[in-house]
Amino acid sequence: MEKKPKIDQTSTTLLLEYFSKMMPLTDEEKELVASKFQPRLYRKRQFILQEGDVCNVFNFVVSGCLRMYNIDESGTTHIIQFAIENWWISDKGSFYSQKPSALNIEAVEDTTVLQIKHDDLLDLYVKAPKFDRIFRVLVENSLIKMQERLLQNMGSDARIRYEEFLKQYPTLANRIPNTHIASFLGITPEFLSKIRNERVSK
Amino acid sequence: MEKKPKIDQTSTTLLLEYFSKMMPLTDEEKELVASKFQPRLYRKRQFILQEGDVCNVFNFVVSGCLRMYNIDESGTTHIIQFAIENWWISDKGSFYSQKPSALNIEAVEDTTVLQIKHDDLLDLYVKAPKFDRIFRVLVENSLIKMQERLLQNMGSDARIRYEEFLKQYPTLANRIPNTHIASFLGITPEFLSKIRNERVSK
DNA sequence: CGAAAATTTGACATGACTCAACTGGAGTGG
DNA sequence: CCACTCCAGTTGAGTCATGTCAAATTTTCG
Repeated sequence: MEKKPKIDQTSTTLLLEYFSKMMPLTDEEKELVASKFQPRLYRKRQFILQEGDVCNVFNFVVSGCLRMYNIDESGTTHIIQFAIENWWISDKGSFYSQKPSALNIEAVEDTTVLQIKHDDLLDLYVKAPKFDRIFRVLVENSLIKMQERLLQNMGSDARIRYEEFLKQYPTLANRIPNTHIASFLGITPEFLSKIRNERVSK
Repeated sequence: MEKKPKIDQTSTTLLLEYFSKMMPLTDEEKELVASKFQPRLYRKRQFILQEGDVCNVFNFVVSGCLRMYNIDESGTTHIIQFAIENWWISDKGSFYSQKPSALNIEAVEDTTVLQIKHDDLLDLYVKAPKFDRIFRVLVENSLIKMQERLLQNMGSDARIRYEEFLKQYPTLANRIPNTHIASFLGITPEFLSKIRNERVSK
């Protein structure tokens, strides 16, 4: 019999702090946030979103780790993004168009998220336009990161990309299987293994 | 003696239409936009932004074509984005942090842009919060495209990427040198030439 | 403990790069 | 308007980074 996972009902505090750092919130805004975001726990290997489904929620990771990926025609998995504590993850394309997603979001560890539904987010934007600004800034930052990633991928060979990954996500490397790192870097697990091997002997 | 380039003073109309399609504007907002965006013409090969400078303006392309790229340690050029009519281009990282950029933005053809300065954009956000929303949506769309691009780059080989490029930018392919297409696709011009050769004979 | 998942290793295949040489067209100055 | 340069594109030979496949080994976790 499985244990029923306990969800920390105070997790909203983390999100409120997160928002407040970006821009002070009034009490009403805080209540609005608290009322619209729902905590939810996913077990390792559980899916938050599956290919073919519409992405109905925005996820804010309270604890744990998620990966968002697609599977190409030849069956290879490509990880677009990891999300750990204090990161956002969702397929924005599917979310805003409300069309089926080509992406999967899956728990790499047991993970607690705060979720807001599509309609609730739109409503939040209307009731508190401040969130237009907050989310504008969030998305800008994601875009900047994504651009850097694209350049890394085009400009450096696999060894360097791996080194960069270790620098940028020092904590992650020990928490997740190398297979995932490989499919984030855009190489095969076998090749990553060979790279790691070289490193050790040096 | 060079001809003095003429700038279409009515180009703002295009931008106002563009905004209005996303979200209706009041007359005051329209005036605000008209007062803050300045038209400017760049000649082919002229730089809008150079590596090492701070990106001080947001650019909206009225006509022509720009490319944004970086040059990696080994001297190879990587094009992040083209911008043609009705597209936005700027190094958001540098723009918002006001730190020197690692990117270049250069005119591929004679190009007219509408520019808004950093402080003016912040002021616009304050005076008309509607633009927080408009730019949130714009950036979301850029992010979605950038994600697709990353996946393309990781998932498909050069031939397929080239076919996709032709589908996605049918007009561009005839307007710009193949060298640029190659450095957008992340391959060498020589290899692109070989791919194109194969296509013809089929 | 046992099954499933992750990692490693090696032989071989291949997509894409490098370099160098050549061609043709476009722009520029005399 | 010609001559010249420069830039873009092509071609080929050789090389290198990374992929494929299959098998053996190790780790993880129920």
